[in-house]
Formats: sequence, structure tokens, C-alpha cells
Amino acid sequence: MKQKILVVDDESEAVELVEFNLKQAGFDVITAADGEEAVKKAKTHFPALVVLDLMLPEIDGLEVCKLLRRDPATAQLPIIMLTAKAAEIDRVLGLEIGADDYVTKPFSPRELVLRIKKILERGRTKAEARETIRHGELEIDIPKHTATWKGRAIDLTATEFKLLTILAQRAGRVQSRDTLLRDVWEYDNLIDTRTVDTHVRRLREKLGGAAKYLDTVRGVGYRFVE
Amino acid sequence: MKQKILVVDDESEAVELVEFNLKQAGFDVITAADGEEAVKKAKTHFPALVVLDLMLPEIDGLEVCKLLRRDPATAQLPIIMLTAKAAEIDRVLGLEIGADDYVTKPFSPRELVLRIKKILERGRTKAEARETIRHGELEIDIPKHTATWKGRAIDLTATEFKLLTILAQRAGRVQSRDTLLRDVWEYDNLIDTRTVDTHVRRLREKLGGAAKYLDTVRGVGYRFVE
DNA sequence: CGCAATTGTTACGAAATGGTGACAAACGCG
DNA sequence: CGCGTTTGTCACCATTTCGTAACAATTGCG
Repeated sequence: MKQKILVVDDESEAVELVEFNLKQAGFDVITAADGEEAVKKAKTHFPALVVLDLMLPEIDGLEVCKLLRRDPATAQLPIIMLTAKAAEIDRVLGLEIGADDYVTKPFSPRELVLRIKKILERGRTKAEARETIRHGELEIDIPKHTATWKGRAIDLTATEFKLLTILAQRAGRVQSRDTLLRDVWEYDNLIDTRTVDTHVRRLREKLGGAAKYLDTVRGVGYRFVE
Repeated sequence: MKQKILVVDDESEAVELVEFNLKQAGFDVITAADGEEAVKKAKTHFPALVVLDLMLPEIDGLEVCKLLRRDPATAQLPIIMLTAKAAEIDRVLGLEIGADDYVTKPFSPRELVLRIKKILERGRTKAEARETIRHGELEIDIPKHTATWKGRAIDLTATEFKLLTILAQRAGRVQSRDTLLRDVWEYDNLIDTRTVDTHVRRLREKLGGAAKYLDTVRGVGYRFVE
């Protein structure tokens, strides 16, 4: 199933450039040359994402962005802004517009495609509830409830396994002790946050060499290193 | 403009309870009793959010979730999961599958409405809740809690990171020492304003070349240069 | 220039944070 | 029930981080 991308720009050259590259990358492309057309097509074609030029005749990009955000049907639609000047970025960022990313002109089509994929991926990787997680030689098999390091099984308790799983699933992102308490211990507010430390320690002990994946972020929480 | 919510549950009691409360809160409500109907209605009515029961006849909630995520048209649609049991794994799994939040039965309708509002709000103020901030070759990744300059990681303490983040988020606008104390140190009025200076200094030291972004505005405070 | 106000720099003690080992309660299981 | 395992809490310690004060440098201004 191809994903549809709506490209909005009044300069036909730019549109063609983007269109060609997106099709090359396996997307379906629909286009619009002004704000009004953009809003209309967004509501009828339901694209997966919108590439939106900031400078448009009549209704400008920011306005289109606002309009899309206002309508429940398109409020969650990811938007990538194209801006001519770097100085305009701050308008996009500063205001409560809600673009998901931005690219400055002149841009490399390659970069744009990468950004688009990244944003679309964000929604999809969630969908693929991965049953096994692998980082280097550490492997976590969720349905089997087992973890192995360099092929050798690591004997973990239920809590330790869950802690490891949650951290590994969110690899790279710091998880605060409170977050971990909520997601590993499930809202059990009675529990002391220091308990997390103890479990991390036990986990590290058992992980042996794989303990290198568990990073302490002082003053914040813990992080699974990518 | 009312926002549409799709409520999916096979128990009519539950549906009515949710429906009543959502309408009370000013939402439009459409309902579905099974997974197939849910997917169909999601694609024709384009609701702003889906409230989805985990236990459904035929296709269950998780499956519906996956189906919605797979289709570009609904991939970004926010989903709140309802779970009957405090089923440990299913909750977490639900999140990884791509639900945006979850509520356990029995739930207070008030809580559900609050969660819905929170999620819908998120879409509207995305710009401020950006996950990464980029200025030139300086990149700040908030969930990862990392900052890089020309691709190289900068090791910052929790306070330094927060200070940098707040300044960068408000690039261009001067922040007074008092403002920074309030937003970085969170209302800790006991703290001396000179403390800010020291932290800015430490931050500059660590930033190295990127320190050029931190401007002193004499008599006022500090500013992140655009 | 010279002064006052403001900011940068340095250093240091206090406080916080996280790692560690020990312990007792709770749990699971035969 | 009894036993071993798991789990949450605590106290202690090393380390990092923080806040402040004291001093040097800079800036703005008449």
C-alpha cells in the first residue's frame, strides 16, 4: 500500500522536483498550488503527510497549517514546512503552528525524503509490536520471556525483565524514575523511586557485559544506549 | 467546531456511559460495536480520536489498532485503549502497538474526558512540544536528553540541559534571570539570581564553539541568538 | 578618564544523587 | 506449611553537582 503525500507549492519547478523524488521513493503524490486547494485536497484525499511551502499566494503556509490543525479530520496530519530563508524557521517554530518538521530551501530532495520517512515511521513502528528486540548481541524475546547475551541465557525475574524490555523498547530516550514506576510497576505510587535504582542495579549485575547498555542520566533517569 | 470521537466497545452500557460524558464535554460521538465496524467508520467519518476497547468480538482491539496504523489515512489517528483487566502486559503492549494512552476499566468518565482533551491538545500545540531543536550545527534532543555540536555529543548536567533547552526554545527572545529561575529552577525563589550567571558560564564552557549562541543582554538577562 | 554597575571567573562547602550491601516482608511453590 | 526466591526499603558512602561568595574583568556613561 503506497502512502499518499500532498505537496503544496506555487512554484511548479519545486513541485516537480519533490514529486519526482517522492515517486522515486515509492510514494503516491498529489499536488496543490495554493492554500485553498491544499486544504480542500487534504480533506478529500486524506494524505498521510503534507509538504507545505511557507510562501504561498493568497493564503500562506502558516494559515494553511492552522486551518488543517483546526479541523478534527486533519488535526493530526503530519506537516513538513518548506521555508526559503533560515530566518523564517523561527516563525514556524516560535508560533503555535504545529509543523512536525521543516526543511529550508534550497533543500536536497534526499533529505526531504528522509525526513518524510522518519515522520511516517514514527507512527508505524508503533504498529509493529516487535516480539523480539535486538541490540548488538543482546536479544530480548518478549513472548518467550527470555533474554540472551552472546547466545547465553540471562536469568531474569519478572520485574527485571519488564524493566529491561521497557528501557530497550524506548532505546535512546531517557526514562525518568516516575515513568518507569508507571510503566513497569503500573501506577503503584506507593513505591519509592529509589526502588528503581535497586532494580537497575540487579539488572546490571545479571546482564554482565550487556550492562553497558544501561546508562544512568544523572538527575533525570535511565536510558538504554542505542 | 465540534471534534468527533469514535467510541468502540461491544458492551452497550459502556458505550452509553462514554457517549453521554463525551457529549456533555462538547464532543460529537460516533460508535461502533466491533472491530470491523470500527475500522470502516474510522475511514469514512474521520474522527479526531478513537476510544477503543481492548476486548472485542471477532477482531480484537489490538488488531484494530494495527489496522488503523497500517493505513496511511488513519495512521496518525490518536487512539485511547480501554482495558478491562489490569492485564499487565497488554497495557504496555498496547502502547507499543501505537495507542496514545490507555485507561483501565472501571474508569471514571471524568478521567477519560481529561485524557482525550490532553491528547487532542497535544496535536494543536505541537510546535512548542518539539522533540528536537536545531540551530545551525547545534542539536538538542529532548527525549534523548542529549545535545550535540557538529555531531559531537556535549555532556551536560540536568540543570545545564534544561537551561539550554529553555533558552533555545525561546531563541531570539531575551530571558531575564528571574524568568529563567522560574522556568529552569521551577519557582525556587530562595535561589540567588547570580546563580544563573554561573550556570550560563558552565554551559558556555561545555558548549565550546556553540557558545556563540548564548548572548548576554546587559542589564536584562540572556538570549539564545538565532 | 574614572566611576559604578554589571557580568565573568574561580574556588569551596553544602547538598543531592546514585551505587552498594544488608534486611525483612511478601510471594510462589511443592 | 516451610523453604527459597523475589521484591521493596533503608542506611551508608563516594561522587557529582549546585549555590554562593569573593574577586577580576568588562561595560556603559557622564
